[in-house]
Amino acid sequence: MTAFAASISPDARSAVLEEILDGLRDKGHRITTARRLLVSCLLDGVGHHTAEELAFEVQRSAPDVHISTIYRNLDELEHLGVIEHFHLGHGPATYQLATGRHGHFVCMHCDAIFEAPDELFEKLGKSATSLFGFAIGSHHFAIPGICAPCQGRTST
Amino acid sequence: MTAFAASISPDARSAVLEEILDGLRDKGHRITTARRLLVSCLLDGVGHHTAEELAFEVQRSAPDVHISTIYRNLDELEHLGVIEHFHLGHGPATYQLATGRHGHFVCMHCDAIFEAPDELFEKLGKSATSLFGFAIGSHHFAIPGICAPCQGRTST
DNA sequence: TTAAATGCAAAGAATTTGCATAACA
DNA sequence: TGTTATGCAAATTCTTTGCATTTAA
Repeated sequence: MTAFAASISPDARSAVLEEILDGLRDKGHRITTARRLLVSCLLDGVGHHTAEELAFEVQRSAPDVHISTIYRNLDELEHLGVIEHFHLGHGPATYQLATGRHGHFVCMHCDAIFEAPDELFEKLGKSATSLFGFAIGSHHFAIPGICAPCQGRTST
Repeated sequence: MTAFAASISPDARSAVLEEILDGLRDKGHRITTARRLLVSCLLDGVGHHTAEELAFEVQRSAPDVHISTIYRNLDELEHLGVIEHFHLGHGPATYQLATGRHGHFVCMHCDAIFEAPDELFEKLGKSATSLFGFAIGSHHFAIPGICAPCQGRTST
C-alpha cells in the first residue's frame, strides 16, 4: 500500500500525505494539527522513531502538542494500518510507516539496525507450523546479535 | 551445564541447588536466605517466571524479602550464567534457568509459549550472515503469532 | 570484623488515563 | 452544535538506585 516516502518528489510525498489523511477522514477521524504534523514527520523521516523523537519533531512546528497526544495518535494510526511499532531492544518502542512484512536484526554493541526481508523467516515459519501448528504473526521484536564491524572489533 | 530440574529426584534436585550455590560461593558471593530461596524457586518451577511471581514464591518462606532484592539477585544470577531472561511480550520480563539456546513462540491470543529449538533458526542465521554479516546472538525476544487452537477459534 | 547483601523508600523510564477545555466538521 | 481530540496532571507498570542497617564468612 503506502510505500516508503523517503527521497520521493515533494509532490508525490504530499500526495501520499493527503491519501493517508483522507483515509483518516473516511473513517470518521478529524484532521488536527497534531495529526497532520505527526503523519508528516513519519513520512519525512526514514526508519524508526520513538514517540519522544516524533514529539520533538512535531513540537518544532506546534510546541504545545503533548506527548500523550502523540501516543494516542500513534495508537490510532497503527489501528488504521498506516504505521507499525517494533521493539528493537529494551528501550522505548519505535514507529515506522507500515511497509511490507519484515523483521529486524539489531546489533547489541552499536545498535545498528538491519531490516530483514520476510523471506528469511520462511523456513522458521514452516518449522513453527509443522512442529507446533504455530503461525508466526509478525516480527514485532528484533533479533539481537553482532554486526560485522563490531565482530571485527575486539570484544569488550 | 545445569539441566532442567523439573521432575528430577529430590536428591538430584538438591545436588543441583548446591552446585549452583557453590558456584556463587566460588565467585565470592554470599549465600543468603533470599538467594537460596530464589535459586530454589527457579529450580522448582519449570518454565518462565516474572520477578513478581518469584518474589511471591520466595515470600512464602521469607515474607520480608523485597522485590528489589529479587531483581538484584536475578541480575547477578544472570551474569553468572545460571539463568536467562526473555521478553515474551509487552509485559514484564520472564526468567528461567539457563538451558540450551532456544527461542520462543508466543500466542498473541492466549499467551501459550512454545520453546523453539535453536536449529529452527539455522537458516535465518545463515541468511543474516550472508546478507549483512550479522551474527544472531540470542533469542531474547519472543516471536508472536497464533497457536493451533486459537487458529481454530473464530478470530475476533 | 568487614565487605557484601538487604529492606525500604524513592526515583526512573515508558506509557496510559481522567477530565475539563478546545476545535474540527 | 456536537462530538472528537487535546493538554495537562496524575496514575501505572516495571525496574533501578541510594542509603542506612544487617548479616554471612
